[in-house]
Amino acid sequence: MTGRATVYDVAERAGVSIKTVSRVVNGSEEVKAATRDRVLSAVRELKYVPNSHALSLRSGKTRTVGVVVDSLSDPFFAAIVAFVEQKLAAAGYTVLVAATNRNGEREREQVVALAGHHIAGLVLAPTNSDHSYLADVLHGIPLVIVDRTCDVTGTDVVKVDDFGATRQAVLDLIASGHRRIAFIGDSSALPTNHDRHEGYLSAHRDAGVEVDPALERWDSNETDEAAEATASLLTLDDAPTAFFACHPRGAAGTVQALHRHRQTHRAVISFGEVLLGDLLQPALTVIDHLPERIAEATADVLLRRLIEAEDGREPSPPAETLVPLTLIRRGSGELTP
Amino acid sequence: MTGRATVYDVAERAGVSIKTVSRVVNGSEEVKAATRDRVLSAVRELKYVPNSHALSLRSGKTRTVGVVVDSLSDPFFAAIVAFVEQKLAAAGYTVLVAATNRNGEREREQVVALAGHHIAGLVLAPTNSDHSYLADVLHGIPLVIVDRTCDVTGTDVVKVDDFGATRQAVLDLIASGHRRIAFIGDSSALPTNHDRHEGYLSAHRDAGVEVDPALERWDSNETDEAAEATASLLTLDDAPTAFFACHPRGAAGTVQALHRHRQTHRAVISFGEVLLGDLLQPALTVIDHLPERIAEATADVLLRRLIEAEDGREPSPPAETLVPLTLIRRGSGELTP
DNA sequence: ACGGCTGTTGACAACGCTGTCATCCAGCAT
DNA sequence: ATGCTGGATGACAGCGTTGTCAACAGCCGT
Repeated sequence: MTGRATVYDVAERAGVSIKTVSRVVNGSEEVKAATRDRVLSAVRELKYVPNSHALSLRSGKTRTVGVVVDSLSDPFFAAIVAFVEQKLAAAGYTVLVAATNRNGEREREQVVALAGHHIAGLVLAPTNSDHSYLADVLHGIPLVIVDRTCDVTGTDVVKVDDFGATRQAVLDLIASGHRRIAFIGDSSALPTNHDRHEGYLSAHRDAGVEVDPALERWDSNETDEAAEATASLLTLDDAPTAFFACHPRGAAGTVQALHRHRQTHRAVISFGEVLLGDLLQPALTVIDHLPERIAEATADVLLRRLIEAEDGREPSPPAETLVPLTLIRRGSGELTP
Repeated sequence: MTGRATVYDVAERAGVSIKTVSRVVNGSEEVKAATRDRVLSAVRELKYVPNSHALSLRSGKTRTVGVVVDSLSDPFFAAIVAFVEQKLAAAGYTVLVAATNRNGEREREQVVALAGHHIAGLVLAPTNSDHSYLADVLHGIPLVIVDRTCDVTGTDVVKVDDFGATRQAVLDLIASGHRRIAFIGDSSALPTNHDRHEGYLSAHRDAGVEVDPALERWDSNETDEAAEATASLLTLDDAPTAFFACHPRGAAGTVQALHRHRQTHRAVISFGEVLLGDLLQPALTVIDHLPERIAEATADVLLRRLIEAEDGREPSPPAETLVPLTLIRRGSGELTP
């Protein structure tokens, strides 16, 4: 039953050679109209679809790109994948997805697997591990690093200004009078988190406010962990009057804890939009992470590379695209101590 | 630069024939240890990775499955894809994703494209269109229909009890004393929405409450549309005292509108979890849509089929898996008129 | 009538891989 | 020494496609 039609079947049916079938299927002009019609009928009757593996094997090319991110469950990355898929599908590409779960070893496995598929390009949200394997595996396949920097050089990067956006948000909090600002961080050593933390420190430094390391929590990957961290911070003698959450899951946990402990007068700013955050009381102030914009820029960069490669053109020098972020002030970030 | 090593390169390097390389790579026992070592060194030195297209072409099989859903931006489907990817990657499969945007034509295009990739299996959240093309295109590839039923028979289906869960939720509202319950629906004619609406009607019928068609809104695909629909319902002389939202985006819109118009005393139940919904005031009562469970069941069913196919076994009869849902009562659904 | 063109078609190889079958050699029994 | 067995290895075809090159017919001009 699994017998799909091949060029041979079509050729036999139409009474021509396989080469003529190939010509018709590929829209070559040098076929007589009558012949073309016979072939096209045969194609339709047999529901012939070219075998992409044979195509890829022969040409060494694929219309497939890989997208490797932390997790599809993360709304940020889900949005990235959604938009990249949309743009690339429109250009005739199919998208292979893989999740790293932030595990460097797993990232390597997934990328190697994709490389075996001879993908035409790769979008990677890198883990914080050694990426020297990439050069060996990719053999010049266009690579776009998204959302983060890593130890890969000479490749396109699309990211946001983690440092600047965080710095601005924390400066806002300080301007509102806060002096004890908690940092709800992420246990991983990802550069994004590092940059956000640097922004947090820089804001303090520039404003002449001392940082209390006791207010920095690096164990809040998930919502419940952030809630616990927040709850424990609330028990301090001089508890923080404001919370900066490194990512939306953390913010959700912090908000949860503040609500549970009836401490919603304390300020909160989230890095990344939280669904329904505008309906909370107070409404949540967020740095809009703009996954659509990042994805759009990523898809654009990748498509440019793919077209360059297709045309056999010399690749233009790699570029770093920085998507600017804005603070959406909705209330929770403007509370005073 | 794009020259990846082939069996020939490895064979030459190791001073053996390509067949021996093949044997070593595939872990065949009948190779002398010394030869194997030489080949393995060559493999390592040349960073040889088998060409999956050649493999697929030769064997007619692939370790790739397709997942086609409405949109990756939808948290429900993102979660489905995330879990399916996780389970299938663990079994050595790679996942091709594609979004239909609820467009039947687009679904067909995407599925045909995936079929051209000779995927080993397909997970499909079908649009509300004609699916007769599937048989022609799939040629017996295992197909798992997820979340919805459609005009395909004789295939595995994994879905939830849309009718029963909705009926129960609406019965709850009626038990709380509500007689005017709005239905915030989805413009599409998807069977899920149909079933939910049937549940809504059935609850009314069984409780002897008359349905007012003026309270049914079918134009609320997105959050802002649901917010508008809700706002307009609030202007009615006898405005609904409760709202049943067919999907989380709708619920978010309804909640938004109720908050804006300071009408949060009106009851709301959402079909599908809303992030942070438990922090709203009142906290949102939801029917938990359980994407993880659905995805788990889907992956299990598909893997069973894939293993059956791999072993050349006779396929067992197709099964329908029904994931039971529960109502999470958190406040907004228990408000009285 | 002949060479040369053009327009249409086909034979064949090759892409990278593995299954089939053949080959070769050592070791052993006769 | 002879034949036989079995272990290790290799030659080759073919999966479905398209690029290369060749073939062939019909038509033109001379």
